[in-house]
Amino acid sequence: MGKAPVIQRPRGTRDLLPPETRLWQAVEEVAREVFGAFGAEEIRTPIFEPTELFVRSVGETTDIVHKEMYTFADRKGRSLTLRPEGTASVARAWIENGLADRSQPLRLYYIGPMFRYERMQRGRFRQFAQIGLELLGADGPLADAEVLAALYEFLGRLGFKDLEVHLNNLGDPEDRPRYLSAIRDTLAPHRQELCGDCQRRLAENPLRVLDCKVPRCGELAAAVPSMDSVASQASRRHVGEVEEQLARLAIPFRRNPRLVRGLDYYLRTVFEVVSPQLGTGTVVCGGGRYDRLIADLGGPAVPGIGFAVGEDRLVEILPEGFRTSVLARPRLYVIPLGETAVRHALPHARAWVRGGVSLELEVTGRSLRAALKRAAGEGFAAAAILGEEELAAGEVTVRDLARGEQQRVALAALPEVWHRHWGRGK
RNA sequence: GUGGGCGUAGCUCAGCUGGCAGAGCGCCGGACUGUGGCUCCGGUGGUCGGGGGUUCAAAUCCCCUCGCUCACCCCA
Repeated sequence: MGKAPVIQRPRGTRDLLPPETRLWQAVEEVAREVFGAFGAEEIRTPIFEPTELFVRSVGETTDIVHKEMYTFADRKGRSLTLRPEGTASVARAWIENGLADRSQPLRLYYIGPMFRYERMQRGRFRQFAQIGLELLGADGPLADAEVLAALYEFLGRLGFKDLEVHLNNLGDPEDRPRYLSAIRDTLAPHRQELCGDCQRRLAENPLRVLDCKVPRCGELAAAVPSMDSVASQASRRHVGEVEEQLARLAIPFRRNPRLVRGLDYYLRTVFEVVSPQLGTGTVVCGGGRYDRLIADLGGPAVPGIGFAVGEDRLVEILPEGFRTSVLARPRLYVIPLGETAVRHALPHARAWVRGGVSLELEVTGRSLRAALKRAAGEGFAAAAILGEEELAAGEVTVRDLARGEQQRVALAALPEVWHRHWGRGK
């Protein structure tokens, strides 16, 4: 290290390095495929928005807006904020671009970084990526079920088996005051027994008492009537039908009456996906219905439902099968020996690449011994040895690095041989 | 925002009753002029997170600071 101090990345951010980036690419590829097959198309919105957007959509009293936003003034003094989540931007874009005038409904997905100023922790970062799916313009339970089916399909394609889907009915906005007072009425007599935070929450945001992790608070909260029992008939029927649809699809889920989400715009159906591998309360995916959001932002009354998957967390708990299928993708190491071979190696290599071979060319001029050592160490499936001898015969030696067997094949036949031995599905 | 743990080589760490900065792994090369994974040998690599103090002498003791990490909180 010299005199100059080493510049470090900002806290809560990270450098994703190969080969892990391959996992990210693969996960995103599956998302595009699955969501695309559900009729969704990608939307890309700005990474920063007017601060006002998040204050009005996510909610002024939420922790996100309260203390977790990256807010700054631009050169003209306008208050901007790095997006802490994606749905608000989708709603804004919907209004701004007049998407209500397109044929309804519209299914949109997005993939990209979000920002929240929080203390770092396992699976929690200040810059993190979300993969989100939204279905706008349909208010029935079938839409909810379809979105959940897309989510389930996505997670299934990644090989997940032990994830739990939790679901709840948050009722309609009109039910909210009635429910909040029910919580207060039930818990007020036991105020002293609640933890400090919950005593505060009881006054400011009673819903949050319900998912407190302090054991005693949980016991007391158990006495609170479920939201569902106070909720409107319509919302109960709605969520009930969603559950029926899920059951019909054999999608396992659990009704969790204490599931509350941290964003104010949700109503009726809300859900989370949690993994036993992550700490309690660390969700892999969260979502719900937000029929009033767009209207509240000054747009038309367009209902919507969607979810966001935490990509960082997803990659962290990626099933072994999917992980290895991505990381073990076979590659060929091309080793030219001698001046003539070095001169002719590149054209051959390019031709093989055009033939669909995934390869890397030895460009440092190491000895054959050293080159093979590297190829084996880096997990290459095979080595193509291109020496004077082979070249003179119009051939190349293909060595299977796992078996230790090799054969000479015609230069032009290499792609065909490659695909036969190491093609997909082998 | 609250509370704990930890900073020594690219990685995992040892060294901590102050006394020349080490090991294993990795990486590069050689033994083996065109055949890897084993073995052996060699090489590469650190102002011990940074600053200050005590001392003849500090990775080690003291103070400050920066960073990482885990839990709470909250969420993806």
